[in-house]
Amino acid sequence: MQKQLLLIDDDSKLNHLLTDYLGKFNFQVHAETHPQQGLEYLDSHTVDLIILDIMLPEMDGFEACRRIRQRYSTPVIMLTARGEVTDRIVGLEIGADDYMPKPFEPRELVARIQTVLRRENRLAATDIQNFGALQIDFHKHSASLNGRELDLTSAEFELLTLFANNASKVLNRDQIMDTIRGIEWDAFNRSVDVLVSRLRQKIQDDPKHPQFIKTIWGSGYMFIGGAE
Amino acid sequence: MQKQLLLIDDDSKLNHLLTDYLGKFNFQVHAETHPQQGLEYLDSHTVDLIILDIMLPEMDGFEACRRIRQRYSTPVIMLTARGEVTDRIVGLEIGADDYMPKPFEPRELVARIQTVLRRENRLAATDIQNFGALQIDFHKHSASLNGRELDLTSAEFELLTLFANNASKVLNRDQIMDTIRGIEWDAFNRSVDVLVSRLRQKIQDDPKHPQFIKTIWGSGYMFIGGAE
DNA sequence: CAATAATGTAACAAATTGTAACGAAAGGAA
DNA sequence: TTCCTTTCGTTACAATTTGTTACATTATTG
Repeated sequence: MQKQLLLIDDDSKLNHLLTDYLGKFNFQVHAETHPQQGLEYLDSHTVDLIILDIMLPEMDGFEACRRIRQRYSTPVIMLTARGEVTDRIVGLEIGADDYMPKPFEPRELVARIQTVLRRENRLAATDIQNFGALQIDFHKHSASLNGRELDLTSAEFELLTLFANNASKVLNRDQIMDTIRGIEWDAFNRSVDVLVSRLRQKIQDDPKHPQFIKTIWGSGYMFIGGAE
Repeated sequence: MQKQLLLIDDDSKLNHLLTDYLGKFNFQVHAETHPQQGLEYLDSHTVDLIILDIMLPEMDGFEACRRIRQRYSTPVIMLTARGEVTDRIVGLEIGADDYMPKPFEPRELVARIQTVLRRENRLAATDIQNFGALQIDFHKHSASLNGRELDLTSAEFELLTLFANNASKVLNRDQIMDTIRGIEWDAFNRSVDVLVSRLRQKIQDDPKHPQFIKTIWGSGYMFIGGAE
């Protein structure tokens, strides 16, 4: 299957060249010149690997990498100017999976992409969790019920992720709002309830006899799916 | 919610890098270079997972792991420069949950952390107690009578939990009110009595001939179900 | 035994949650 | 652009949960 790459670099000429070149190696490349647009693209597309230039306008590459990591585990290869980095430990410093000093031979970039994807393939197997009939694939950002893929919106998937990572813990509306939207919650706001209601319908969870999401009256919600 | 990690490694440069890197994956890392300080940190903080280097000054990693295990069930991932199979066996025998040979790809450490945390989540998912015909599943926040699931409200389940955790002890209305609602109780407030009454009806407990909840006249209530 | 205090619980009131329906905002396609 | 679709917040009202009250019942005291 063709791998989907997201290239974020402000040099649009280079973007074109790389898109063409990588296409010859059977990579499907989507290029953005602004990191913000790259982040938005991630919200609505499946991406297997991100190539990110450190020298970017608006937001620098480190910041972009951090924001990607907040929500996605997609691997990142950083492009850097030579001399900024010396040893391999740089991967730790920038939070990337690999780095590529500029200028580089395009063939070498291909080799690194393949290496990272191979590694990712190995790790991806651990990125799936089962809760009874419900399966969550964190890597693909998708979930399925009884093997049938669910059509969750990004907010619903984020909520499900939050729940799955905090099974058997009561989450109050403040915490949910803060994680999903990054904003404060006030007592009159019912959007969390509505979001939970929508997710429940999709995962076929009856609030009166919940298999997955239990309402804790006066406190919040709790995910009770025992992982298998 | 952010997971709390404790990193114990004498290489403070690596600690710093790893703290940053793991932070990008939404882990909150506290690093210590001395195992003794790590142990002290555990005494006063909630930690979800410990990353422990085998090559440590003062106390070696095995010894540190043993001491952690004496007092905590927090999962441990061991780091080591030695890659021998014997190390792996000893590490796991001593109670470590996983093992990471140095040098490692930081990404792989993240994957193992996630795997161990999920496994931990799973293990915690079985916390069931039986009291005669009454079975309480604390993690699912549900209870059943003769195998039939009870439709308890949040407050009723909390009350039942309080009782089950204090079997054969008299609980006065003050204590119950404080645990369930976190507020003071005054002598005219009958909500505890009403709550007990409602719970009794659901678990089919006749106040005149109680199997589960006995009224201690003038004092409070007492749960009398002998756990099996 | 009566008198009193404490408990049991039905019935109602208040608070909280569930969700359908509407509409604004954003994105995609023509 | 304009139109259509999707997503998500807001609102309104129904349903559920919990608190309060009233009165019946039970236990204790003398």
